[in-house]
Amino acid sequence: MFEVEQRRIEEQIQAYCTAHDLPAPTLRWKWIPFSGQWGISTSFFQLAAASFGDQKGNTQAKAQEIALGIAEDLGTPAGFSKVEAVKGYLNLTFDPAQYTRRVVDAVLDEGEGYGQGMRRHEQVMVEFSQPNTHKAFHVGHLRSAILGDVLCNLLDAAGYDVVRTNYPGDMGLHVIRWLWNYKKYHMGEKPDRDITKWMGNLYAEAIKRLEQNPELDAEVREVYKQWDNRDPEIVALWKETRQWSLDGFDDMYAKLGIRFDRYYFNSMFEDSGREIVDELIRKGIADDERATGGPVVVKLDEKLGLTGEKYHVFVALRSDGTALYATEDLGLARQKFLDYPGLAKSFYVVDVRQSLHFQQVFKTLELDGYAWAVKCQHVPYEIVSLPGNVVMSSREGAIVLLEDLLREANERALQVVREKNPELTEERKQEIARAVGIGAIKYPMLSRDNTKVVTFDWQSALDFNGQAAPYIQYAYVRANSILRKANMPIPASLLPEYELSQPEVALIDLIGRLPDEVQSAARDLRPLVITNLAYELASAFNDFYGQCPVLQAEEKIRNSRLRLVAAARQAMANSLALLGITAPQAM
RNA sequence: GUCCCUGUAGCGCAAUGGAUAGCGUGCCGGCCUCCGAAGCCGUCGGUGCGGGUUCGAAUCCCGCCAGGGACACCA
Repeated sequence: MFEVEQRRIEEQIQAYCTAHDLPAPTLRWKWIPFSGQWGISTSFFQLAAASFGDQKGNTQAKAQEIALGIAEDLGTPAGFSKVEAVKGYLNLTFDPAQYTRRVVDAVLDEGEGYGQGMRRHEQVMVEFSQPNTHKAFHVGHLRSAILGDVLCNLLDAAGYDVVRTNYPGDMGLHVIRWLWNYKKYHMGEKPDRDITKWMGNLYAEAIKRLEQNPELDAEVREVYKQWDNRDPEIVALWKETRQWSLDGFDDMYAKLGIRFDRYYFNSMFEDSGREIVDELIRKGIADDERATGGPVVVKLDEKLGLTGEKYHVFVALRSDGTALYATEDLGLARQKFLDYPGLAKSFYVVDVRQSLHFQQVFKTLELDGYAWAVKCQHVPYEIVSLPGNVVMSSREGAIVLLEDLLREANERALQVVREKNPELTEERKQEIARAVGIGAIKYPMLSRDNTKVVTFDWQSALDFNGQAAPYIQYAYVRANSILRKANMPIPASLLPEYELSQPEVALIDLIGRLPDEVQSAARDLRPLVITNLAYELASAFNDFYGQCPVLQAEEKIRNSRLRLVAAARQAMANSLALLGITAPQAM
């Protein structure tokens, strides 16, 4: 927000250091961390330590001495109200009126675009969700979908051109088993609603039948053979039933507000994966052990000349020559760069258990000479488990289905809306319940670090109080309500002509941070940064709401506060939008 | 055995190597005659252990302890 002034100050500090025979400092600015303080700060401890060279000295005192000198040299630069040297820190306090106007104007001028960075003209791909067709979609699958979607939002807001990519697992033993079960026991049936749930039930049924009668495996193998021979009947059945799953996924993505630009399918890469494996064998990177009944492997540590075991052994092709997931991943990685040669990054949002797998895939491709391999990056996240550290598994039935969660969250939200806002039309109530329900589901998946396990339990999933999406939505609604009741256009840009109160200072401060936090969240691939900011914004707004009357205030204050409320509303809406959460107009 | 992740308040989580470690929840107690109480205010309570690096460590390094995960033909 004060980039120009900041740069000028940096130059002045550099000049000061040169003039005073000090080493060139590397200045890192951060927000003054105390509430009530309002501006940016930097410290001179490193510089002080460096200034002593090999000699010992009192760094604290020296840092303070430098800070004092610089503070004096700077005076009070334009845009700032105070410059202070405190314990080795240089604190630059923004001029309240000017800063307020600048932040509020920026937000209201830019509207939905506030927080977005300059376009970088760089393309990145994010692959996420990767659901298996012919299986249930449960809460464990939700994290990749939600995390990936928000990472796309963040990267886009940070200025990248994002290709949102899905990679459904549409072929494999699970599909073959499903087809066998369907053909034998359900031929001709078709689901009309809750498609994914129905597909999942049939899959679970297949597993159960095979467990109870292992001799049926022979029939399954027969179906696999038919698939391998591309038997038209099986291929047709596969295509038809696969589409049911995909339709079901589309329905859920629509409910969740998640979209994709590009679909790749597992089944597309059996051949191209094998091509790469052949190439690896030809180049001597992979060892073909099929003659002795083994698979095709890449002994990565050996090929890289590592003594330890870091990459272990990568199995690239089954001993019978059929493709496995790893084979297909080789083909897929290449295809992405064939389709999008300009990709600066190719991200894979996949759970942490596959970390080694992706290291192996990327390293193998690098050894194979593909320069783009280094642009591939696995974005690991921890799984969603059930209480007692139970991993959700479609096979064992210990799962919470997404359909059920969506329905429960929606119902719970509807119940609360009916209680709080009986006068709204049923349609509005439904709309609000959807926004609140989805928000309540998404927020907990985004508000903890990617590397931390999310434990799902119904009680906290349906708890709408405290640090959660409905809290932020509620603050938004309150802001909206004030503006509606004001019953007048938002006043034109103005310089506040009164002393800002503490809650106003805090609120403006947080609003002003959004653009930086977007960059930071995108850089570190951490939605958490935005969930935190959104919550803090809402909290600061609630504080403001309780302490600063708007509509009843005298005109000068009212006009200024109306603009602030509008800016806060916009900042909250934009933060929520980044998180894929809808801000309802009432709730 | 090798490698990765995680240990912060009863529980769930924050905190670019920086100043005074924050929030939610839970317990207890307050606040609707004031822009919406899905809200606000108050109270209790914490960096797994031991070294090291640094002016400064929850954060980086080493060791230990505890939990989770990955390691040749599953995805």
